[in-house]
Order: sequence, then structure tokens, then C-alpha cells
Amino acid sequence: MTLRIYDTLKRKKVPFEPLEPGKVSMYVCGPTPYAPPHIGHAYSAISFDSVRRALRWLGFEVTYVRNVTDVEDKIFARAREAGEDWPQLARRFADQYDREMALFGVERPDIEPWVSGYMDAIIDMIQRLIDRGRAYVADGDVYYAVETFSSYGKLSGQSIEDLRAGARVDVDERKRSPVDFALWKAAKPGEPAWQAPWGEGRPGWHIECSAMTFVTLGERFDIHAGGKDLIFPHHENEIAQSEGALGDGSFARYWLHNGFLNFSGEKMSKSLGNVFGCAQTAKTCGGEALRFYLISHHYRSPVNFEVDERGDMPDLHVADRRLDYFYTTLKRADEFVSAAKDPGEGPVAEGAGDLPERAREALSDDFNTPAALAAMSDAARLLNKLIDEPAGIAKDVRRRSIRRLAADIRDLAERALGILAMDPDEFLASRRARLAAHRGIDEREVEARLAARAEARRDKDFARADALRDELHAMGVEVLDTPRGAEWRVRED
RNA sequence: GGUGCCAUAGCCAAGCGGUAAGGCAGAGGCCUGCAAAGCCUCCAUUCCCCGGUUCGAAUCCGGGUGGCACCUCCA
Repeated sequence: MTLRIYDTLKRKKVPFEPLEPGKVSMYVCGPTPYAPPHIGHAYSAISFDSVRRALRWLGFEVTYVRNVTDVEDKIFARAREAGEDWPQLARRFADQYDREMALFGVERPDIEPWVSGYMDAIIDMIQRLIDRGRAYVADGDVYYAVETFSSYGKLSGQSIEDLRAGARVDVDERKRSPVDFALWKAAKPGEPAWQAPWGEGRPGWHIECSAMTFVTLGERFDIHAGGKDLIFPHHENEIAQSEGALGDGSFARYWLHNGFLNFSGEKMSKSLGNVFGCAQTAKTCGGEALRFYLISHHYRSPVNFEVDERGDMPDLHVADRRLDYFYTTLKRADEFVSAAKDPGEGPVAEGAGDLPERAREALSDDFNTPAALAAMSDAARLLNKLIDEPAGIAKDVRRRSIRRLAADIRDLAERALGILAMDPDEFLASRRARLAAHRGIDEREVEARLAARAEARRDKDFARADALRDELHAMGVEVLDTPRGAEWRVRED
């Protein structure tokens, strides 16, 4: 089955043919570490982490490059305010980014270029553009002469004429055309600066990605990805730079862009007070729940979170509950498998072997994680059913099917989707503790009442047992009677 | 103004021209001392509206309407 992906440049799904069979080179625009990450950053990180995992699961060997833009005005400004060295500040926030993305199961890139370490490559590329007549020096700045690049606008669908018409009035006079953009900015007093043939300064916003893809992945590579907002101007300008310097047909072969997050229908912004930090969200809702919620949408779609009066996001709690279901299912399967005799190889129940193929179809269709999750839901339901109902099926077939389903769910979830990787007991315990703390439930009190109830039930004093259960219910505790005794969970409502 | 994206049940959400996945909520049932959990059944003749192409359209084309985003170094 061939992989099809939606290419922003062609505006349609196209068959994916990597440069080298079986291998994928991929570059993702990474963070500018000047502040703690919010969950918008997480959406992008999770989306492309899922693409990476899906590619690997589908059998590709992936080289995943994600840059860190540590040379940037906002970093310099923050550092000045804080009285901190800018490299240190960038390091600090980049570390925080990695730590918090890990809460969502986002893996580290294979290669992580930092702009400050690629100045020579950046300067080389600018020089090459100047030599080829594509860029010009003006007062120590260097600008890209956009009009020399005839296909400018092909990614964002805009024409140079449109852009010129829409340009602001306060155009910099040093530019030959209002649509030209800076490759290099001359140093201002007190700002970090690097030495270049045309004077001291620092790179413009877009050139670093062109230079770093060239060094890390070469003249051509397979996939370039980033948030939708980067299509213009960032990625448009990258194309102009790379193709301008290296020739037509160089640079990225497929463009992937992911949607944005909204909160109760509104864009995230500081003034609306709806910027949600990653650490806080992971603490209240569980990091895995955020990932699960996000990958239950297609990566290109915008995602809306309903936010209630308390600033809480019910959608994430629903997702967390769904994870509880999957982990509970796996736990039941584990218990069943470890108690049962090894059934060996052989046939499985109808439908019990379908998951890998269904998931492969889903992920091969532009990384359709929602469809893969739908297949996983079907598998989990069948798994629970087989555990519950021993009748009407041969013992070995049943055992094999349960073992198989649990293994297939785990393989898909952990490797391709980045979820369900924890030990079920560990997940369930930490979730319960989180919810209990949130609702102010005293676990020792719960245990005491459960013990009293167990005694009452032994004595067949059901009135007393039910009264205790009602008390627990009022505390927010749900009692589950199992063959091994009573267990408890925190109620959802 | 220019450009791009989107509109599927009460809600969330897939759907590459072939007769509407999955989840939440809801109803009934199995199981249970009673529950919970789990499982079973039901829950869109229909995909914003109007035309068109086609044997056949949620899917393609044209025109509306309604959202969103980018053109301001915001993921």
C-alpha cells in the first residue's frame, strides 16, 4: 500500500515517493526558546512526532531534524530584561521545551541544529545568493531580491503583484522592492552580532532554516513541516532562498502544515487570558490525554477546546477517561494472558487479527490518526468481549485472540501513536491520585470505608454495604466489585 | 482588498465518485445481592443552501451563505 500525503504546495494528496526507497528525511521548524511552551507548541510537536512515528511504523527509516532558533530578537530582548546571557536563556527555555514535550510523548529529534552553531553555513548561503544576483547589500543589511525569483508565491498561492499591493506604506527605503525581505541585518549597538563579509550583524528570520536543512539533510530532502502560520512568509521565503541558492528542484519535496488551536472558538492570545502552559495542562488533565485528544483530530484540522468558567477543559477529561478505558482493557488482557496456558500459534477469532491492516490503511492515508484510533477502539471492544465471554469459542482460539489483540493494540499505540506506553497499573494509579487530589478525596478514608463495606458484605448486611457505598459515592468515589475484592475509582462527573 | 482552509447526528470526529468509521451523551438489555466496570442492541435515507457533471456525488465543477487563518518575526 502506498503512502499518500497532503502536500501544501500541490494542494492535494499525492503518492509519497522518498528520495531513497525506505528512507525519509524530514525537517520540522522547531521552537524559538524565549518563554515557556504553551499547548499550541505542543500541537505542532505532537502532530509531527506522530507523523514521524507513523512513518517508522509503516517501515521507513526516518531522519528527523528539528531546529532551535536561538538567534532571535525576542530572545535578546528577554535576556536584556532578565539580565541573563542570551545563550543561557535560550538553553534554559529549550531544556524546558524538551522536558515538557516529553510529557506528551514527543521524542527528541535525531538532529537538532541551533542557529548559533550554523553561522558559517548561513553566511555562505547569503554570499551565494549575492553572487548569483539574487540578493543585494544595502547599508550593511542584505536583502533578497524577490523579483528575481519567478516562482515566488507558489507555496502560499500569492503573486508578487498581490503582495506589493498589500505591502505596508512604511516600506524600508533601502529595499529595492517592498516585497524584498532581509537575509542579514546590520548590528545595532549592544546586540549580539557576527562577522560577515558585508559587515557585522545577524541573520534574518528565514535564512537559518535554508542553511540548516542544507547542512543537515543536503540539497534535497523529503518532508518539510511546520505550523500553518509559517506558510507565509517563512516557508515561502525559505523556498526562494534555497532554490535561489541551489537551483530549481532543490529543497523540500513535500510540505506538511498543521492546523491551529482555538479555545471556545477564539484564538489563543495573552489578552484573552487563554494561553495554556504545557506543564499546567499535563498536571491537571494528564499529558497523555492532551496527546490523545489532539491525535483524535487530523493533524491538518484546526482543533477547538471548550473552556469552562473555571478555565478547565472538559474535552481533555473525556480523553483522559478514554485512556483509562484502554489501559484498563490492557490490564485485563495482561491478567488473562499471564493466568492462561500458552495457546501457541494458530487461528484467531474473526476480526481479532484485523487491527494492523486497518491501522496501516489509516496511517497510509495522510497519517489519519483518527481512523487508526477508530480501528483501535474496535479492537479493544472485541478484546473486552473475548475476556468477558468464554462461551462459544475454543479455548486456545480465545487465548490466542486475546494475546494477539493486546499485542497489536500496544504495538500501534506505543510505536505509531505515542500513547499507552505506560504500565497500566502505573497509569491507573497516577490518574486516580491526580483526580483524587483534585477533588480532595482522602484515600485512607476511602480504604477504611471499603474495608467496612467488605465486612458488611461478608455478613450479607447489604443495607449497611449500600449505605457505605452511597457515602463513598457522595465523596466522589465509585466502587467496583471484582472477583479480587472491591476496587475504586474517582467518579467522572 | 489579496490568498488559503473549513462547513458531516445533541456534542467531538473520519470519510482517495460507488451508496455515512469511531468516540461522548442518550434509550433498552446481559452480567450483578444491588451497583459500577465490561459487553450486546438502538441512535444521520443523509452530509450548510442552490444549480451542474455523472449510471451513481458528503466526495468533482459553478454560484451563494456562514466560520477560521495568513498577508504584522503568533505554533
